[in-house]
Amino acid sequence: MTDSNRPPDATQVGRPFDRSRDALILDVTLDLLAERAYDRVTLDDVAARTGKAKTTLYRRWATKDDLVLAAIHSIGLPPEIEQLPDLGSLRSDLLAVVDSPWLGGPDRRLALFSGLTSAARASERIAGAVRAEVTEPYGETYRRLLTRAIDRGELSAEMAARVPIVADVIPAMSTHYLTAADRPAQRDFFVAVIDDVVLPALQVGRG
Amino acid sequence: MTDSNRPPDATQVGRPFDRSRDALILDVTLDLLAERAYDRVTLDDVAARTGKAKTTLYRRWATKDDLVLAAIHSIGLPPEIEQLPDLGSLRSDLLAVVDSPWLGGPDRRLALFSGLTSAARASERIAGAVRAEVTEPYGETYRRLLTRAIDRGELSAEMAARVPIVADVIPAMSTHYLTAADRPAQRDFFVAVIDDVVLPALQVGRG
DNA sequence: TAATTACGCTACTCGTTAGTAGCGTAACCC
DNA sequence: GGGTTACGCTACTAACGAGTAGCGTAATTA
Repeated sequence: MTDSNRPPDATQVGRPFDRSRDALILDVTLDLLAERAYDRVTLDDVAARTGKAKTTLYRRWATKDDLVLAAIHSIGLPPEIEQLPDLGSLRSDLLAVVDSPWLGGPDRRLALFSGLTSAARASERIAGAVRAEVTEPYGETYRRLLTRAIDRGELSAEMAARVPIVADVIPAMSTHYLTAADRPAQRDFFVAVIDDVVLPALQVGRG
Repeated sequence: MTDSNRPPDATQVGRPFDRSRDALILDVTLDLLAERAYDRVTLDDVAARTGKAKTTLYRRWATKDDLVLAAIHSIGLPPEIEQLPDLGSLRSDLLAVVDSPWLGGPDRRLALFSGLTSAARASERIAGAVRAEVTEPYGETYRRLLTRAIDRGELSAEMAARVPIVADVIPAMSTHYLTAADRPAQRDFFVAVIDDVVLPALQVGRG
């Protein structure tokens, strides 16, 4: 199970298991993963920053991997995947996703992706969870925006074949920038990716 | 210094310091970094796989970081940056770089990039070396190919402004694929990136 | 041969981190 | 109140990994 150790007991007696603490712990775990690589995030760190005892963490999750898996699971889908922004043009829709506050906005989102990537290298279970619960849904958001632009005639139907690969350009360039430069990408970088790569790649033969 | 501890002594006496061992050790270090994240590569691993004693490693490099820095330094420039392939079209030139045997060919090159990225998160010195000696020169190779295509009239001169960002698409998509999928990218993926993203992005208004 | 230095080996120190044990106290049910 | 369970705390174990010490041996120069 990705989730907690101890399912809430129906015939409760004694001090109740305080589930409301979980959210704070998982948030702090993600914060730390946004700051440092997986191997440099210790459970002592998590305990210190949450103000909880390390034993309290282990009462909820059996291992560090389980804690991180639960944290990943707590992320949830990007809001845009449920309610795709419709601002009238593909360009503004893409920018809306770029500017989305999902996972704390562009900067923290990127830093977190980086931390999750390092976690993925440490465990096959985590790698699977990151792909299924973060990378995939985020890519899906872009794919849907592109497909919808075709549906409403903003793009030629011939571009449908390119959608899967072009949709990955923004996430790919974001993380690449993190490696290639020594600072998080600014907004004008994303604007350039959209205006100089994504949109042109979908408009050949139109002008 | 990025390089070895002990400079070869001019007034040599006694058993000579065998510099020829360095290359093997650095190669094995890169091999291991292509397999696992930085924190999971131990000097005991390096010693075991090289067949050398751990003390022999420490006689050459003072710390693990120094060893990895030397390994990075040993990589050298991609051959294409010195002698850019000229196969008549931008498309074939790009594919030549994709297929280049630099760093052991596409698969190992990608795996190594991934390991170097993890190493970069562990130390600011390593991060700088990776950027300066690997990421930057590799990006530069693509930038030159694109610029040359403009120079020879294959692309419109108006595309010059896009060169820096479009040149990063191939490296970015490569590493992204490594995260998004659970296997290294196949050649047809790179072909698709070139045909569906890079070239179209540089040909708007031409058709 | 003697002197000198590199190498490989075994065994260590020391710091760090995952995970655990035990206890006093807090919060809940009856 | 009494019973029961969660929490926080301190302290621990066990493993692992960077880096070191010491010794016997190999390779070289004089």
